[in-house]
Amino acid sequence: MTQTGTGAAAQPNSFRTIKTEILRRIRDRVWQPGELIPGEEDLAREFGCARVTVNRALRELADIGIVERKRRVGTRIAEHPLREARLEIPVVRTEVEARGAQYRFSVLSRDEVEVPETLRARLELPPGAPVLHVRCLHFADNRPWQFEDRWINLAAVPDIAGQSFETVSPNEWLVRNAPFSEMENDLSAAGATTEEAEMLGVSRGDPVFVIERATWLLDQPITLVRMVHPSSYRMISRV
Amino acid sequence: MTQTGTGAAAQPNSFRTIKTEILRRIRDRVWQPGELIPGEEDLAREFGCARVTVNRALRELADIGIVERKRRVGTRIAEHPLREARLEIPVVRTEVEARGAQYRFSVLSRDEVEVPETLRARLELPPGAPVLHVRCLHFADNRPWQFEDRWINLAAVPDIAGQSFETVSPNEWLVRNAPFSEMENDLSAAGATTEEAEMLGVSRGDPVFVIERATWLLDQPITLVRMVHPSSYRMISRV
DNA sequence: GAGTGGTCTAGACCACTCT
DNA sequence: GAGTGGTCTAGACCACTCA
Repeated sequence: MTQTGTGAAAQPNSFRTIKTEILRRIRDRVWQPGELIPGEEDLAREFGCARVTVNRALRELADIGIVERKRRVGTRIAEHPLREARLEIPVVRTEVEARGAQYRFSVLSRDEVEVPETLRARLELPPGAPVLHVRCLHFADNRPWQFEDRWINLAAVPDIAGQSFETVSPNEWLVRNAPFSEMENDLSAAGATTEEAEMLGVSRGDPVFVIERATWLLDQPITLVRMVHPSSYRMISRV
Repeated sequence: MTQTGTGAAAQPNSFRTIKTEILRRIRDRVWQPGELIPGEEDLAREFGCARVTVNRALRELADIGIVERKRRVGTRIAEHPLREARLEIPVVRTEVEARGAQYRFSVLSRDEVEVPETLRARLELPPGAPVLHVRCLHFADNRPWQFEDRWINLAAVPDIAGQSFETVSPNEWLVRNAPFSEMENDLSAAGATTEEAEMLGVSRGDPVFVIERATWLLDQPITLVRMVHPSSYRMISRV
């Protein structure tokens, strides 16, 4: 009946309060992994709130893998909780500047070509589709930070054809002008190839951190990029 | 007035439909990055649905970084869209088996000790807190897959003290019995140390993929683990 | 068939922030 | 002060799944 009125802070009975309380019960072993917890209706009654509020709390906990929900069955504490981490994907420049270093980049090559077959298959592009191939080197305080080898689907991002990349890197231009909704990342450690070693100023075979990323907007491929970092690089995520 | 009745499928006017339509408008440049889009009220009128429904669609888009929302200002298409990737965190055994390989592991060492200072600071544990230190080697088809060096907060997970880890690895035991809500991951490439090289059957200095992970349940530290993989390892995420 | 989560509607108050 | 998003309530129908 009365208005609860939640804002940023967690008032009594907000979905945030309920989330925290559920986590508390899990931590204190009130509810064990695998256990079925009361239904939304019951919890709503217990917390004195609407069912939708409980629903949101439980949905968000399900989103991060803490609980599992099934219709007709109910909600149970996950036996294999939290299956995912979130990694931030910053613009290279921002990433460098955030570490207090000076950023600059240089474009090593730039070619408009028809899509090579391996790339075509990887991104599900039509045969002969025009793509832009760009290779860049990014620096932090004049030390090589990342070697970038990128392919861009010109059908999806026609405006990029007119870009000189003198002041704005392809990475940053894309991030600003070509939103995407789907992304695949493949992270690995590898030994530097001869070219990578030369670019990054390390020895051939030295460990490098490799990120290969493909992006789409709905089902339209945008770009595929391989980014290679020296082994001092750290990718950090907090969930 | 009428009931829309959405289920798994996206009926007209479900929050899913609205999400997709908004993505379509972004893809088709109806709305450009940086642009302010109509308010929830207007969109609700346009789509013929309740404001809450538009709110959920926009909230989920904001969650993945496609739009940015501010009170009093409105919702705009993000200029730096999608800042995060989600990485799945599987149980080692599952991960190995998913690749069609046979899994086994061996416990290299196991000690209950007082928390060392560096670890104490990292996890914000009280001085002298009891921790369990376990080192394991995980195999895929009898080839070394991962070298694991783990510290466990016994105050948070007392039951683990009685575990022999003969059949269930510490990793899997924790995943089954110790839910967590917060996690930090630090991914990097490194040269194998002498010990790591020996364990993984590679040469010293060879590239290895390193995951360092710390977990908490609410604010209680659970475990800190360093997992080292040979360079053939791939960490893949799809968003 | 019946119970549980999934989602929608309609209306409301609040919090933040810009002017 | 005013406008926009943030969230809550109350009630409802639907979809899925188990028995």
